Amino acid sequence: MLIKNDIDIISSSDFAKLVHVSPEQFRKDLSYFGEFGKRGVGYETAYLQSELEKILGVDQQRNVALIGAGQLGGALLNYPDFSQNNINITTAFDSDPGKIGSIVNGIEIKDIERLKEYISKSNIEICILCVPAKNVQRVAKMVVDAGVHAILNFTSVMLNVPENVFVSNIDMSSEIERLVFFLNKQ
Amino acid sequence: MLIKNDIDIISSSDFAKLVHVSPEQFRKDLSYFGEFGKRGVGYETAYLQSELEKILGVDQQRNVALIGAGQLGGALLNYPDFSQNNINITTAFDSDPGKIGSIVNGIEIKDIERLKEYISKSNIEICILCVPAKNVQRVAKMVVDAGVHAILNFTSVMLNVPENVFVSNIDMSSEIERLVFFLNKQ
DNA sequence: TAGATTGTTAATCGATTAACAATC
DNA sequence: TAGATTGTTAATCGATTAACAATC
Repeated sequence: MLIKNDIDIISSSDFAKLVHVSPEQFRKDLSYFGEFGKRGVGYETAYLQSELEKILGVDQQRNVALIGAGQLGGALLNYPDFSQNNINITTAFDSDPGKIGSIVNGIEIKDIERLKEYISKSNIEICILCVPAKNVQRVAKMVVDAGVHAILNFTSVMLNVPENVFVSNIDMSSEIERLVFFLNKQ
Repeated sequence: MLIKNDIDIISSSDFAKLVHVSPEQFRKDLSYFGEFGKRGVGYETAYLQSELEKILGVDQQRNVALIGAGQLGGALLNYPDFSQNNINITTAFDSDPGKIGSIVNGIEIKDIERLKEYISKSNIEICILCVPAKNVQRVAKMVVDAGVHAILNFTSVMLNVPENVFVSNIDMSSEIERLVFFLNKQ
């Protein structure tokens, strides 16, 4: 965003304000990975961006599979933010025979029973789980068995996976309930 | 889930295992709100649920407005998890004249310019922002001006709002990038 | 050189965990 | 009564912040 607005240099203090953290936090976090600023000057935005991309490993395209091609899953297949961030949903799976074979947002829905086969041949590292809560643990196991080590879980169920498998949870209902709690407290 | 499985009593230790926290954490968190267990016995699941619902304030239906009826927004209008959790999306807004007036998942899309009018007459407390990042700060201001104090923000932009307005952020791309980072580190 | 701002050490703060008395 | 488990105090741990020397 800064680069787009032709801001070449920014201080930790100005940057921190934009992302709602303290300047110390911003500098300390960076310090775990190296030195990216110039004392007395600030941070060169283009350089900082490219270094951060390297740290995160988001400088290369990543192939992702979607499991569960319901309404939410279908929307994610076409989510512009993903494509803008080197996130490429290349395959989608479902267990519903009515969905298998159909095309959603340009992607053919495949049979989840053939997960392992597709995962191994298509260099997929990450799976997004948009399946009903009651199926998610079973699906997580299938995904792990297929050799995937990173899962984005959209259910409120905490997954049991081996400890070398990373899970990010997005629980949209909980986020709303968090807001309800704060509204209520006031 | 426990109630559905006819588990009437559960210890902090068993409960904690299910939600992937320590038993001490579970007990300490509850202790901020009161005493909900029986020493030597454990927690009665039905009682615990009803008490937790009271604490969170999720025991009553909440009206929510969706702003931005794109693909993701459209999917949220029909998200079963919301309806199962007393979360009721009653109105949806967009600024696109092509969308205004159309029906998405049974809900008529209204003109965002008429936000204030609808919010005030329909007891809406929470807004979900599914608009493009470049518009989100402006939309957040409109929402706040309409008297809403709770926002669920689906963009990666940190919103500037008065401090009596609560914001929850869901940044799906960041969650994937988090996974990429951990994969990369290994 | 003077002013600004980083990177980092040390101090503080808050959150998690250990331990145990209370009690079912 | 003995065993189990809570609720809570005290100890520990880790994260945030303050402060400042290094340096642009």
